[in-house]
Amino acid sequence: MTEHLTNSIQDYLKHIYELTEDGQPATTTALATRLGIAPASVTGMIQKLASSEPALVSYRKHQGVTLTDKGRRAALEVIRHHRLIEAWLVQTLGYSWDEVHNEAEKLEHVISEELEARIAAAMGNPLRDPHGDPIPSADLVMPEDKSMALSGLALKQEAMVSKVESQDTDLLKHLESLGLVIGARVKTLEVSRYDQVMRLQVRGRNEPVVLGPAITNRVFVEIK
Amino acid sequence: MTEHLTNSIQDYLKHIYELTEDGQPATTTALATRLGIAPASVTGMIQKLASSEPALVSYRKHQGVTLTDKGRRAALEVIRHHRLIEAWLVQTLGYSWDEVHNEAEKLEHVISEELEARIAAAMGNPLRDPHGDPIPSADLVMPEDKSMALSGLALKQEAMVSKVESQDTDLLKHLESLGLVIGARVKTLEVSRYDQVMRLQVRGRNEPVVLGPAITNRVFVEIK
DNA sequence: AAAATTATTTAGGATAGACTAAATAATTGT
DNA sequence: ACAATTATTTAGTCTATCCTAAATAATTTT
Ligand SMILES: [Mn+2]
Ligand SMILES: [Mn+2]
Ligand SMILES: [Mn+2]
Ligand SMILES: [Mn+2]
Repeated sequence: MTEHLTNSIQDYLKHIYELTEDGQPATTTALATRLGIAPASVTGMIQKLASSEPALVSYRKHQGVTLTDKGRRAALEVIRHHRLIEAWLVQTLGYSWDEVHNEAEKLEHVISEELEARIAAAMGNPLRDPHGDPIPSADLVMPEDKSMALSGLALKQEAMVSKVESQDTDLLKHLESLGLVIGARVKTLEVSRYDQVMRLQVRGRNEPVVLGPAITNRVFVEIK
Repeated sequence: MTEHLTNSIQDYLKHIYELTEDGQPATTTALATRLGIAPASVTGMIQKLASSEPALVSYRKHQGVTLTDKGRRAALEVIRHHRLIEAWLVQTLGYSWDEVHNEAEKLEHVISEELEARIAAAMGNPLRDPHGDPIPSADLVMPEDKSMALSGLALKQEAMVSKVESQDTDLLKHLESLGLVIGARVKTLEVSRYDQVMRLQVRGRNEPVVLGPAITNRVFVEIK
C-alpha cells in the first residue's frame, strides 16, 4: 500500500490534477510548460505512469492524460500537504501569503502522514490555504469551491473575496496593498465589459479601486 | 556561492562530520555502515567529493576522508537544520524526543535559509536540540560541548543530564520512564567499574536506578 | 484537400547515485 | 616473513529522470 512515489511523479500528478479540473484531459505541452520540462520528457513519464501497475493516469496517444482514481488520490495527498504547509507557515511563523509557495513546493514531498496530521490538528483542520484554495480533507475529499471570478460579478453586487489564483509575489503584494485579501468585502460600482475594466468599493477603504482583467480574472469571490 | 548540494551529498558530509569529531579520518566502511550504502558506492562518492572544485573532502586512498573547510561548513549547515527542526517539532507540535529524528532527516535537506531563520527566531535561537546535541549557530560555529559520559562519573558525584546519544526510540522511551531526561539531576550511589554497572539516584524519584553500560555510555552529563 | 504549422512521440544520450563481483591493498595472526 | 583475513577500490551495470534532434500525427490555413 505504501509504494513510494518520487518527487517528480508527485509533481506530475499534482499538475495533471490541476490541469484536468475543468474536465478536459491535460495535454503534453501544457504539462511540459507547467513543469518546466521538455515535452519529450513529459511523454516519457506519462507513458510510464500509464503502464505502471496499478496505473496512475490513463492515456491515449495524442489525446492527453487524465488521472485514474489511484492517481487522483495521490495528487490530492500532495495538494493537501502543500496547502496545509502554506497555512501553517503563515499562521505559526508569520510568513506572508506571497512567500510561502516555494517553501511548500519542497516540503510537500517530504512530510510524513504523522506530521501532516499534527499540522492539521494544530490549526483545527483548516478548510482553505492562505490564498483561499480549498484543502482536501484527511480522507482526500476536495471541498467544493463555489467561488466565481471577480470579472463575472454583476453591477452593484456585493461579495466576499474567497480566493486568489496566483503565486506571483508582486501581484499578491499589490492585492494586499489594495485591501483585496481573503475575506475582504467588495461591491461593484462600475462594470465595463467591453474593455474589461471594473471599479470596485472595498469595504473599509476610502477610495474605490479600478481593476483590469489581469486582476479580476485571478481574484475570486463568493456571493453571500 | 549557492551551488546546490544534493540530498545524498549533504548526508555524506553530515556523517563524515560526525565520524571525524574525534579527530580521526572517517573510514569507507564506517561511512558505508552509517549511510546504509555499499562500501564501493561510498568510495565512488568520496572520490567525487574530493575532486570537485572546490573540494568538499580531502582524501588519500585507503586512509579515509576528512572534511575541508568548505565541506565542514556544508555539514554544519545540515546539522543546524536537523537540530533546529527537531527542537521545533517538539516545541510547537508536541512531538516527543523519540519521534522527531526521522522527520528531521528528511526536512533538513529542503528548508530554505529563510525558514531556518524563522524557526530559530521563533524559539529564541536555542543552543541544544531535544536530545541535548548542540545546535551550530547561524554563522556555523558549533557550541562547545563539555559533557561527559555518565559511565565516567565518580562515586557520590552530582551532575545534570545534558545529552543522550541515541536515536533509538525504545531507549529514549525507556530513559524517559526512568526520569533520565535532559536537565534531570542525578547522583552516583554506587559505581562498579569492573562489570560496568552503576546505581544512580535521580532527583525527584523515590527509588534509585541501576544502569548498565548500554545506557551509561549513551547518556551524557555536565558537572555543575 | 493540400500545404503549412503545431503538437506529440520516438530514438539516442547524459548524469546522478546506487549495486555486485572481482581485483588489490592493508592489517593481523602465526 | 608469510598466510589469512579484512578493508578498499575498480570495473561494469542498473534505474530514474532529464535532454536534443528527428520523425510522425493532428490541426489550421489557404
Ligand atoms: Mn513539488
Ligand atoms: Mn498525506
Ligand atoms: Mn538526511
Ligand atoms: Mn541553513
